[in-house]
Amino acid sequence: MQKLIDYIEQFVKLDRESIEAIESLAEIEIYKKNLLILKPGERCNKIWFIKKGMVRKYHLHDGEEITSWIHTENETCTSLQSYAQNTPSEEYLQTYEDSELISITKDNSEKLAEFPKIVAFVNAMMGREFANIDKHTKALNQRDAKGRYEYLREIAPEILKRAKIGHIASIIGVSRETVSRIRKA
Amino acid sequence: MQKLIDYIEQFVKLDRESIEAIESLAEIEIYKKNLLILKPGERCNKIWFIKKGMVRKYHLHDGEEITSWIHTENETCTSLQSYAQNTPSEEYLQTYEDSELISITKDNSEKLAEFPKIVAFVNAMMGREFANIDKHTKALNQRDAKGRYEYLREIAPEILKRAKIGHIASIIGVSRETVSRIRKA
DNA sequence: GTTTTCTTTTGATGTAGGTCACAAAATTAT
DNA sequence: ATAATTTTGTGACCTACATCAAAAGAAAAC
Repeated sequence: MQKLIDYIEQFVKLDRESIEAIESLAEIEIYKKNLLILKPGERCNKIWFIKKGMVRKYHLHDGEEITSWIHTENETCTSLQSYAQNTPSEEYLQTYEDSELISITKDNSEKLAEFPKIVAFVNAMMGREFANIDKHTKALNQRDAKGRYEYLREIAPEILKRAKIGHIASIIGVSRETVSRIRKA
Repeated sequence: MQKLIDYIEQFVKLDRESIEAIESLAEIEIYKKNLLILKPGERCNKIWFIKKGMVRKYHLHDGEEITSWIHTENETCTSLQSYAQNTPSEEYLQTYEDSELISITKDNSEKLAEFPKIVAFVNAMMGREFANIDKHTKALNQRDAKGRYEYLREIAPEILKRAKIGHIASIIGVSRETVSRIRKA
């Protein structure tokens, strides 16, 4: 649980009460790899913090899997669209390796809302997520295949090290073969 | 101001006090076309609601203007990254036609935070913005030039009617010439 | 209303990267 | 270990779209 506290403290310094509240309401979840922790149609009512492992986010388009991101240790993940809007998810969340996650349900995070520090954290985290999506979108659109690959190396080297080439290709929107050729060069 | 109230009431029903609070803190801004209302380096401390006109959002890449979106009547606009993270903006906001905007500064929106209805609105609006960005990104990445153009027609027909072809091309990430050819066909 | 400037159209040409097909390599299962 | 399966690499080919250039059209300025 300490890792989650450390993560939150990147955003705001927590007081004793806030830490205790988080510890009592967060839950630990252990999963084997390739397990679907969220499916389309389900409402996503949790935010997960990844203590160990990776979680892949993907959706289907014309029967084909499109990987939008792979989250690694010390990051949070959720289906933003489903969580923020309270609508059925359109995407899958799947463990990519054997993983240990810490989850906080939306109900519990509403209970935590009486702690101002925690509200400040959630806002800051959401703000950062927001800004990141915006940044990535722009960055990827402006680059060619090589440039996209290199951008991914800059901002998420872990993905390049640990993900399959096909998933990497999907994230940056090029074909598997092209990523293979970029690597060779 | 009524249009802003109507807009907010899409998200939450407002009580009398909330309406009065909004009316006393929101400001009306009148601009001629092509005026820069936000420049890179400035901190964006406002959310604008567009009562009349259009606002183009763009940034520079290798000296070239990349248009990321054009907002039309009855929409809000802001530099999300700058506003949410309180960092200097990396983008320009420019009126695209003579416009009437209603602005609420961040300071004032914090004053409005004592009204729970208004907090609920801000959260809902941010959630929707978030979900939209996410949706657009995915939608555009999966389509070819024609498909992207048609997607834009579905979700923002006003842009196709009123924006210059070069800006439309930039939004969907294809060349001006290609959009011209798509239109001809 | 004419000139100047900005925007769009159209044609010709080049190329980045997609698709297909199969071989090599690496994982996983038995 | 060996076999079965999944993943990655490589070559050949092709097409969607970028880029360049120049004309036509529209809007703004005088």
